Amino acid sequence: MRPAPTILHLDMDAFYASAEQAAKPSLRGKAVVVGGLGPRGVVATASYEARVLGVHSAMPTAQARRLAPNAAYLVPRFALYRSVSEQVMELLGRLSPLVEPLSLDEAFVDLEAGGVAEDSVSAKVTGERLRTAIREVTGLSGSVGLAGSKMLAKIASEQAKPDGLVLIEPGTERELLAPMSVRTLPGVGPATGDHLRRAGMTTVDDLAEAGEAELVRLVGKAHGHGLYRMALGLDDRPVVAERDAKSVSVEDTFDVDLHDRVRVRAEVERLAVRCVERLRSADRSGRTVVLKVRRYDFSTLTRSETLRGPTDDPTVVREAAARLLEAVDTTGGVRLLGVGVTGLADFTQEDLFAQAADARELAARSEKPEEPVAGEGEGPVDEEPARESAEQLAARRWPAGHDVRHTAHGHGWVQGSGVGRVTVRFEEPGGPVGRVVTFRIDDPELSPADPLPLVRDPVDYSSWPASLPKSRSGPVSAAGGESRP
DNA sequence: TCTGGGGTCCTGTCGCTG
DNA sequence: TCTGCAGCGACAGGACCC
Repeated sequence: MRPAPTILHLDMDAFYASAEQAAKPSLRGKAVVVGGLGPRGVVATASYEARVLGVHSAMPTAQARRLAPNAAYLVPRFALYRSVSEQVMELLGRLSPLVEPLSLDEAFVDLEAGGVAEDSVSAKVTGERLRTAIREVTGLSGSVGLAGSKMLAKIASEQAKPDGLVLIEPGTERELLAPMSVRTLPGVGPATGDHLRRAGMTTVDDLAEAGEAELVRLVGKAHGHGLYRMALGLDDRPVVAERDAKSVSVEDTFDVDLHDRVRVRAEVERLAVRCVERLRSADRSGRTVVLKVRRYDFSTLTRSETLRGPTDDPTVVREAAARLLEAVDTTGGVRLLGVGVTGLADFTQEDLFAQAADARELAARSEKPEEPVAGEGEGPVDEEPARESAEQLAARRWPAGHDVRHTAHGHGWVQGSGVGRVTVRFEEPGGPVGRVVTFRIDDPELSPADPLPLVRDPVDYSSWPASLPKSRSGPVSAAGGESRP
């Protein structure tokens, strides 16, 4: 066990929804739901105002609409979230060379490697300064957990939410964990949780009492061993800065189940080409092609084929995926298709004929729109792709929540679209609530725009933390326990 | 009620090989 | 030559995470 709480876990609060609220002044303090808006969409993130109404991540959007009919429903804008995430990761990188991003909104930082935490007091000062820096640079809040291990730092940040900091003093771990639910531990999801509950174990203390042999018997060797150690508060996994991806995959859920075998085959080929595009943009190649099929009844199966060597050839991947599909019964309907490549290797030069053929292949085959669209009828093409309603056309052209610019009214965002009209609210991050104007969807003065920065005039953090920037907020105090504004 | 998309890791089974 | 066995890679499925 580490002598000082030198692992920091940062978790941005309701990240996507908060970014949208910061970008759109009229949504501040309102219920905001970001996710898939089609008939089979699910919630990616709900603002805290929406959570009060019972909306949460992974909930079907249709259910969220019943719970929160007046919330703003927006499709995710990953370009915006990625740019904010880069700002946050840049700040973390200033604290330590060892930063392990887990997703766009979460990361571990090894403060010891950065020499910014000798003890609990200095760790807490660093954590609070980081929170201030994040708020000033991005306009968003993040919660910080500090502890001697990754597991405990993550549990601490969960307790700190929203907009707080919690430090778990080394030596207090077991006592703190004992009464907690087994579901608190990373790796214990619904299935394992149920399994343990049936065996009479509901708290972390129950796991510690049961002993390693019993846990291994119940959930298997690797999981049982890990679970027992975690129940004792032991976790020596290091913070790992660089992680190579091990697989690349793309998948689509269809608004309406596919029944036509020809159509299924065409979709598989299209996904294979998209997958190779992603593979190539990462300068990788792969050896095993995986086909994923989710049927009408939600049963999911995978079929894979390992090639003689790694490839990034779209023809090879497409043909392998097509072969795999031949072995799958799709009568009854297909809800989702996916194509992936694993067994990744660094890009290897293949023969020039193949390269030239590939270029033609990619150009010819990948013509599907990438951006999700808002409103009804959204999502991957359904059974009749040729017939697109005016609603669908409007939604695809003007996705809900996306930025636009009007030659006379300036910058705004799409509030909704349909029946040949698009409604735009003209406002900017940090500004006052804007007014709403409706246009024809083909208004020549209206065009899509890039997101604006969430903070117009950010404090300069280029020499942080060596010297503190001229901050808009007051000095940071190291005193006290958990802080929660 | 009706369940996304992108991943990682683990386990059990099966066939091949030495 | 036959048999048993261990080790290993491929494959399929499941659980989990954000």
